[in-house]
Amino acid sequence: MKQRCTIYDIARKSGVSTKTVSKVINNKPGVKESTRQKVWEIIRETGYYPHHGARSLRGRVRNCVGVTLAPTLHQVPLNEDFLLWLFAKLSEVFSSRGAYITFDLAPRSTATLGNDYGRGVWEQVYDSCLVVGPLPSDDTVIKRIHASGIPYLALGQTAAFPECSCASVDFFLGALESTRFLLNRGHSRIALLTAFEGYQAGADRIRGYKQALEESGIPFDPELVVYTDPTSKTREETVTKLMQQPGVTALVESSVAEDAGLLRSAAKKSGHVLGDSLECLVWTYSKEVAVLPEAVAHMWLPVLDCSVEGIHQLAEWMDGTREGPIHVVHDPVLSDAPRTGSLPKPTRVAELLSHAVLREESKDSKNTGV
Amino acid sequence: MKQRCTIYDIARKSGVSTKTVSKVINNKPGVKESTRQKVWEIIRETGYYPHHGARSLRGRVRNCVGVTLAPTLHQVPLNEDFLLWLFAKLSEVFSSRGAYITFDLAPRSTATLGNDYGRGVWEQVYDSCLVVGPLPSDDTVIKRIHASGIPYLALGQTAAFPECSCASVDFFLGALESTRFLLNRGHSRIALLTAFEGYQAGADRIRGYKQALEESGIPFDPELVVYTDPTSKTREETVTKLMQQPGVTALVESSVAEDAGLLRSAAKKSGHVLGDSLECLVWTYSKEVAVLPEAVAHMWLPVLDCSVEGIHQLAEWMDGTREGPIHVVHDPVLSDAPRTGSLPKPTRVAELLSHAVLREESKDSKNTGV
DNA sequence: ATGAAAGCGCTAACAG
DNA sequence: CTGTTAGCGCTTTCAT
Repeated sequence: MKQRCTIYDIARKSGVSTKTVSKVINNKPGVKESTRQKVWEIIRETGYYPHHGARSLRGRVRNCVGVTLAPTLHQVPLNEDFLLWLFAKLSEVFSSRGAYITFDLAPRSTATLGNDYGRGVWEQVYDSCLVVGPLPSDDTVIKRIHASGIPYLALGQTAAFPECSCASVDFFLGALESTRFLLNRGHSRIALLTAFEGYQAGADRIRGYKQALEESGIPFDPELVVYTDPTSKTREETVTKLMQQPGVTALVESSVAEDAGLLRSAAKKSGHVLGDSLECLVWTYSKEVAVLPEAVAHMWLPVLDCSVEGIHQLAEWMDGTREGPIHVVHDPVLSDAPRTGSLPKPTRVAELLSHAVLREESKDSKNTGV
Repeated sequence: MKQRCTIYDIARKSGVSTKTVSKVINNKPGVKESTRQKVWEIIRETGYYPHHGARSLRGRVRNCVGVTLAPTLHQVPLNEDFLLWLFAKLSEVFSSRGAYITFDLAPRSTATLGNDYGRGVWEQVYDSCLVVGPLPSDDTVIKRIHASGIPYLALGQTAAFPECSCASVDFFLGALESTRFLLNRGHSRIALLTAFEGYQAGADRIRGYKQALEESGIPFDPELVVYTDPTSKTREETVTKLMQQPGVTALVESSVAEDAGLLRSAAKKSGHVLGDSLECLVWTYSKEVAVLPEAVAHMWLPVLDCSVEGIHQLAEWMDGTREGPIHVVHDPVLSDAPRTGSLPKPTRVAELLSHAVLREESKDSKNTGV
């Protein structure tokens, strides 16, 4: 392993000082053009590269975005299409400006030995940070990231900490409107199938559901609310049980599992007919798409739109073009006219990439199913 | 933004020297147990984290794997399933030991301003590196990475540099055996549909094809070899044209596009009947699966197996459990009994993680409505 | 078992 | 416009 070439070597070979070399590397003014050229030439010849760690030690460098997961992949599995989409999007926005993208998927704190998704911020591995996944209800890390002053964005709402920089759909409103819709259709025993137990995104749904009931003077029955993990093996059983609750005539499927087959199967087992003895309102990540055509309505969560907008703003915050924190909160959209059509098939990453690039004008994202 | 807490603060508060704190952090011997405990306590209280850059400046830290692409995503698009799979695998192997995974997807060299996928190695951003994608035929970067001495692995063969640490399928052998197989069936005008123009993986295929012809004393006809990009819009046209070459009775589909529909459509347009006037041998990434049931044989490229083996060895190399370089080269497997069955559908990332085996489900999308 | 001091490669003040 | 110098936070000799 050959000896590393440093800024001193470049300075010596160029016959200038290290400061001048530094200026050249960082494209800063105050260097004669001829000097600049000569230094670049030496750099090219030598194959010199500035040491990333040394740079980060002095000033803050702006070429590394961290991506960290509030829950671990095992706790709240990311939808694979979303992961691909995110990957393509990050690549488009950040890689194209030469930034490294660092994933911290199973962060383990040195100090606490627990799950500390802020690790990369404390260690100053990255100078900008994207927090993916729902935040735990009792989260404290995000506040410390906020306090650190680095550009960051949480993809998920943080009701507990409103100053937080986030891009998210308003799940509270989603549940509120979903429940109201079914109440207006005359239902009073409405089941709620939800997800993200222990996370704010889960709690928000229940708050919305409860508020809608309260408005109608209907008492809350905890038996009608059930959490379910998308990867759970006992999922069908759980849904069946929920549908079997006495007197239930409607269901809000807010777990966003987008699994029509399972709903049908559970309905059958629980003695219901979808759209008849049991009216469903199904949440979906895709626009204008019927996850379950028998459903009386669909609630579209524009998660991708929020994420895109947030990610672009994060990039601008990094660039200094804009100040933080970021607040992108979109309302979910209720469509009560059942539509036909299947979920969009994810396209190849390259297509996502070129599509995203070509898409500057039309914001329509038909190739990016969540 | 509050002032950063440094090792000095910890030393002062603990009433010890910085060296002692350093030893504690790095779990090195030479510290009294009671001292160790006290220092840990202060660290926990303070929320201290060692600065990543500062550490990398002195000794080499071993907690960051780089993933870099030899071609850019635009040049040679990664199969999305492979990307997901890789992500899950890296997460399983590296994240689980607390490592950061840094992607450099569009590396731009400071010095050359060209595509320099070794950037992260020169800048010492990561201390171990996975090079994904076929290497350009005229690649020089991999040799410099090799010379740098860091643990690395190229997922792809490097005929031009045999010492290179790599995990790959032998594409030369694949093409050789594929062509031999069709020659043995009496064909003499065999078309080759290939991919990765300008990359070693592409050149290897042609070498194998040529050698098989040579063995049979059949002259090479350049008109019978065509490169095609999986995302190309004119792909079908290209394939049709190839099939229309006069006298062609067989085709080796080694582009691994796994697109049966396109082959059928092109055959129709070119006036062929697959399996009759035109015998196909189709390359596939999946085992025991018929991409095209009409094909006379399939050639399975055990890319995933190689990658897994290589990645595990890379992890061991990082740990110091094993020395580099890594050499994992598997032979492709010819199966001439056409099988039924559709392409496997990728499962959710979380499942990939827990099972570490990904392909099980059938292609039928159970999520589609209607 | 611990402390003092040097220095990793770089950037930012401060001079010239 | 350019050079000198002093650290950034850490690890590592070399003393003690």
